[in-house]
Amino acid sequence: MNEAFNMSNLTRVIEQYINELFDVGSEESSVSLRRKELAASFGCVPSQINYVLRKCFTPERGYLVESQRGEHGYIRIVRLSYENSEERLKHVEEIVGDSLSEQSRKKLLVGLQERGLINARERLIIEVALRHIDDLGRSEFDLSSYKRGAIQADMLKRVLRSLVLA
Amino acid sequence: MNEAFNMSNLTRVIEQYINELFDVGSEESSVSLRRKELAASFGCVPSQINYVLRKCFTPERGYLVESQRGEHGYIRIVRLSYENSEERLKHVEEIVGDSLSEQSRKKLLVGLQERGLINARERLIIEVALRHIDDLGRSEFDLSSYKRGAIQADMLKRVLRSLVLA
DNA sequence: CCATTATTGATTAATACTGACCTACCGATT
DNA sequence: AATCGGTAGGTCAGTATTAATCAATAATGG
Repeated sequence: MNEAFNMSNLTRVIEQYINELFDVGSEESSVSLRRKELAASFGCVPSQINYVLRKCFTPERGYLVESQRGEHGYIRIVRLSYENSEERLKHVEEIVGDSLSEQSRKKLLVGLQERGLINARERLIIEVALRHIDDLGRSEFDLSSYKRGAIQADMLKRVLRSLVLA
Repeated sequence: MNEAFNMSNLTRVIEQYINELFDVGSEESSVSLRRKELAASFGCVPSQINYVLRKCFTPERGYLVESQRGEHGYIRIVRLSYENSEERLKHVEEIVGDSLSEQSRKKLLVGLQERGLINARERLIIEVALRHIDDLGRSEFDLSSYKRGAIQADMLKRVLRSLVLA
């Protein structure tokens, strides 16, 4: 596919434009926009910007979005991680697998911490979240052990993908 | 960092001015002001000060406001500190409440970060985890919006408790 | 041809102020 | 002591400005 000629996709154009606003090289950076102005400069309606944000700048991709309405309103996008390389991502997915047992969960998190991918506090957060899902799945929805593990695996993958894995 | 373009916001300017009045070092401190004088020095109407107080110096953010009318009137802003982490935890759990909407979730996490209880990365992890629970509850278990919010509130409280006590 | 994705426009909601009017407190005068 | 005027802060509703949401439609890709 030749990307260059396919410029009729507004969403991608806007996404790319925003991406270019970020500092290259800096770990954590943010950009601020005015929705109305941005929309005007692309000749589209303002809600198009929301669509782009919802689709492209999600926490799952390592972005946080804050906004303010009214006078001096703005939209701020914080980038916490770069897009991860496919290989790296695949690696993580392989490691996590389809379903986490209580044992493998612990081992995995310890391993992630040892490799410096997460720190102790982050591991704590993740562990508490996973355990909460597990508890809930058992006590409230009567899910099988495998199913609960699968849900946890999904969540863990989603969290890890959102973090910097490099 | 693209912080640049929006600093003509009166509310923020006043907020920042007041913040600078607090002692940097001391745990619990307070400042006193005259509404009229402050308003005059910023060239706005006095009720603007009330607006700033109502919006920025809330109990949610860890402040109490006292005042006195009449001659020798004043406004005093107290910045709360907590004896122990249990107290702080209780305060935060009250704020989280029983059920989170998408909006309140966002606001809450921003607030927690502002108050230094979590950092941006931790916020990202938590947001992804909460979103995952929300998605799952909707697409797989067909839960009501309130129920999904309640589950998220529970999880958030659990995570926060683990952080505070860590 | 169908399902998903993209785009639009109308409606709703939040925010930042302003200004008019209200309430509380003080202290002096009666 | 009761009253009254002056000096603060409080409240509320209105206005302007911005972003968010949502439902409908169009376009795209498989």
